[in-house]
Amino acid sequence: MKIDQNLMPFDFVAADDVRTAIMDYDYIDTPIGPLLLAADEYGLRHIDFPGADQSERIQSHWRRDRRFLGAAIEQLDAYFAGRLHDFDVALAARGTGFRKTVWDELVRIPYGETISYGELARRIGTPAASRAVGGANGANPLPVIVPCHRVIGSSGKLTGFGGGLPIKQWLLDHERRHAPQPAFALR
Amino acid sequence: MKIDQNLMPFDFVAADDVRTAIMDYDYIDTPIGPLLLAADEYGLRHIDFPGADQSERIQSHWRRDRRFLGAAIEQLDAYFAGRLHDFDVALAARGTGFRKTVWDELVRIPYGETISYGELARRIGTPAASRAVGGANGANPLPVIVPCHRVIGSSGKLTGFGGGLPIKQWLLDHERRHAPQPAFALR
DNA sequence: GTATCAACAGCCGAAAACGGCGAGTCCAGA
DNA sequence: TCTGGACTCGCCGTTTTCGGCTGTTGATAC
Repeated sequence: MKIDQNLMPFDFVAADDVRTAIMDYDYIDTPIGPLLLAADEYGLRHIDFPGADQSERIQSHWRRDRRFLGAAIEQLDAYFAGRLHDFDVALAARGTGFRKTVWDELVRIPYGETISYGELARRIGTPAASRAVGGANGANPLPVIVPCHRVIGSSGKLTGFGGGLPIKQWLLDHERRHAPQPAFALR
Repeated sequence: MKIDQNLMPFDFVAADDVRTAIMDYDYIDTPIGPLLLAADEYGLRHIDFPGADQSERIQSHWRRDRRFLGAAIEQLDAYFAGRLHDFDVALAARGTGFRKTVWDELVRIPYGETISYGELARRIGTPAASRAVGGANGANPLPVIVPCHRVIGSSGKLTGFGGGLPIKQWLLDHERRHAPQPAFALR
């Protein structure tokens, strides 16, 4: 699974002004509450927690349809059932170069494992940018599938999550429960 | 009775974030008031004075059960009845290396005897660390069983105790009353 | 427009503050 | 003379605080 680097040109257009030909969106129910998914022909664009984020980011020209959402919905269902560990969906996240580098590194963290913000900063070659990594994580438009929840403080404390810390905790517990081999190495 | 050194790895996890599979807790009544005990499969983790410490440290995932507490409760009852002098319970106290060294030395002080903070510092090989020993005593998670109450100021004055000085005085009086041979050597 | 600034889902090292001490001093009361 | 209380200072492990390093965004001031 790789973030499509061809989307770079989109970076030079303010997010609210982007007009793709067609954008599908719909809601799905999950154990952590409803999720709002949005995708176009290039791939998945948004995953939101409608409950937490009071401002519905649905734009007027989007259409409520699942044509571009099939694979994502199927795999998310399997993920929440504990059957699927690695997603294989076209991702079309919009963001700056640095953020894409961070998100690209996020999807390399194996299911059920966690690393620190500083460790991720080191992996992408900017060891002092742990704080910027936190910012990039906060801007992750595709939570759950791009697993920003697998990044925690170096002290082991969960330090933040768009959908709220309880959901981050739930996801980590869920992955620990269904991990191929229990990650007892840390305990 | 030895403090389990294998627990060292736990030191690198913030105490509040540690999640063991199962933690039992329950209260017992004693002449010095109720005690809160907590233990898991590794041994005793906490003994608290719920009255003095207004913040109940019970965590949500603990269960009120006595499965892991049997030996501790039995022996504490015998101790407070004056019948038991030496505990034989699995201890699983979490702390830094220095603190564990101190606690390990505490359990070597015989029933009914007292030493000074400086003397304990000398016994563990850091003669100038009497003050740090006081700190380690204050952080003792297993009072009564790990007998921090047997350490007093070099002047003979009781200088501090988590549950309050009157309880420290009570424990020392109690032990003097039931000591095998009255420790008149000190008087 | 452009510049500047603050605010963030962090981390690391250094420095300071903080105790369940103890030895030494000084001084008032027996 | 002795004893005990109040004070100072140095000691040590632990905890807290603080500054600086990042990329990005949104607010603010010209």
